[in-house]
Amino acid sequence: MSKLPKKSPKQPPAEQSGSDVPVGLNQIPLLQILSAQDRQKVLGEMTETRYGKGQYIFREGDPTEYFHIVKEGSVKCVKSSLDGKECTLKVLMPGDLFCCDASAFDGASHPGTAQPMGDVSVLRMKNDAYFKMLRANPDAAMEVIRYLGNRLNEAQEKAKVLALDRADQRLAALLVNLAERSGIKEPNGIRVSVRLTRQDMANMVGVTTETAIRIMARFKKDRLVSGTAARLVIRDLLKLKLLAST
Amino acid sequence: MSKLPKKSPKQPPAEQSGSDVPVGLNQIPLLQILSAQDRQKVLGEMTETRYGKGQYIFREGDPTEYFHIVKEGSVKCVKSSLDGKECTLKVLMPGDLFCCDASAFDGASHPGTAQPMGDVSVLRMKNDAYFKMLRANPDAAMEVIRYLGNRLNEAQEKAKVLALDRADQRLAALLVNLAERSGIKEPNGIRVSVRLTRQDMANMVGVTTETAIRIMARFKKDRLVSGTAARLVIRDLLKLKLLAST
DNA sequence: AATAAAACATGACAAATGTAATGTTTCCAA
DNA sequence: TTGGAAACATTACATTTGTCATGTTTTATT
Repeated sequence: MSKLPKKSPKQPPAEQSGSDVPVGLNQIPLLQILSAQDRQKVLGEMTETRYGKGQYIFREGDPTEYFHIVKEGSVKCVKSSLDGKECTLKVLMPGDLFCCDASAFDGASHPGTAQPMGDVSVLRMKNDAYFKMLRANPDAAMEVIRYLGNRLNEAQEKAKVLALDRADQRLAALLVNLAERSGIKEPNGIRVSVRLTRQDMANMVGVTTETAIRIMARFKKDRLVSGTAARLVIRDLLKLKLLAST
Repeated sequence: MSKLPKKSPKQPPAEQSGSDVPVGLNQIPLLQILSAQDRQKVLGEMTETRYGKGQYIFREGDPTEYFHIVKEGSVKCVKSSLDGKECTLKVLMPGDLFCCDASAFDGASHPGTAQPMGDVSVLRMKNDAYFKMLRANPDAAMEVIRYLGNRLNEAQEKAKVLALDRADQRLAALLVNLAERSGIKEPNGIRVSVRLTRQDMANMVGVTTETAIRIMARFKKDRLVSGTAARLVIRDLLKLKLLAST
């Protein structure tokens, strides 16, 4: 969910820092791999930050100083073209790493913007501490290699879909993906737990908002989906899958 | 060049295996990083193979057993959709690594096809030897992380371009890229040293062959390029750059 | 509850790109 | 050198998607 557990209007200081293990950290494979001792050390070097609507974690072009991990909530990676059009490359979920990549080397700058979708909590760590940790832990380095490899395959698959498929197929593929990655079973379908407007979807599949709206209207008519934004439900995953690959 | 140095019709056994260092190996960053000793060991575990027109290095869906490095020539990475359309994701050049990624883990299969563009020479090494090498050499592991990170950024940039730009802009961007990555200065422009048909270009930017032909015809009329396939020349890099980002 | 802002929706029209059919040129191998 | 394949080319037309304009509904905020 993009909403964190209810709490009084002003947020209390971030949880953690008690003597017991902070909630949520066991969803982070990279940390699980480390020995208890190394993990403690790494956690000591990491800072937790919360972000809300309208904020940025970093922006395209900013210098890259930190390595990041999503702890709670969802984060979107966005790139924009000179004429203001935007495209969302990836929705990061808890456990996802970002800036674990080349943009973190030799004083480069961020190739895209990272912004929270709803309230999120992010762990971060200085680049040099991160590299030091990787050099000292072959297992962690291998995990990062595997993770980056997966991201690369994913990105290439995305490029393929953008290059070869029609707008409705791309949108169907997106919905299938969301259902599988963040879906919650409900009596009448699978609810997507990330708040996603038609505009968001449009940015994710490279079409205009109007086109996304029209296609979603068709999907709704055909009883493949229902609801909007905060309450989007996938009603016929199979048919969507079929459509995505037709 | 995609043509290797002239030789008699039947190819003689691959060069190397003399006592002196094989030609071309100093173009491979990953090997340069290793100590002379480790490099020798790694080279001992690698096999050199040559491929020619019409062959495949591996195909989409094949099990991944080897890690690869391009030594000479160019290799293209291709994915295809169910209905036979193809898209070329990346042209690998000497020094480029492939299957250094997630597809190499836990008995996965290749997410795409690798095929030679003209004659190429490829080094390869069993996956487990590769992983062992990475674990033993933090510098090599860091180099692979940096390399994968670059590939990831590149792939995301490609997705962005596919999502937001028009066909002519994408084609212009491709030509600029080729000129910069494999261009050879000539009196009247920059010759692209990889043989590239209109069909190849179409596959790289996600359009039909006819569209690629039409756009290239326009570019030719406007004196931005000249020639075809084996003799493609970029005549006005600046204007192409401008077009790509307009 | 009132109000403003964001999201959703729809229609008319324009532009970009694909499809199909067909012909010419270039390249390569017998 | 020559015949056949691949590459290049062009036309007419169909389809997809974008653009613009406008209006309604939903959501969030005071």
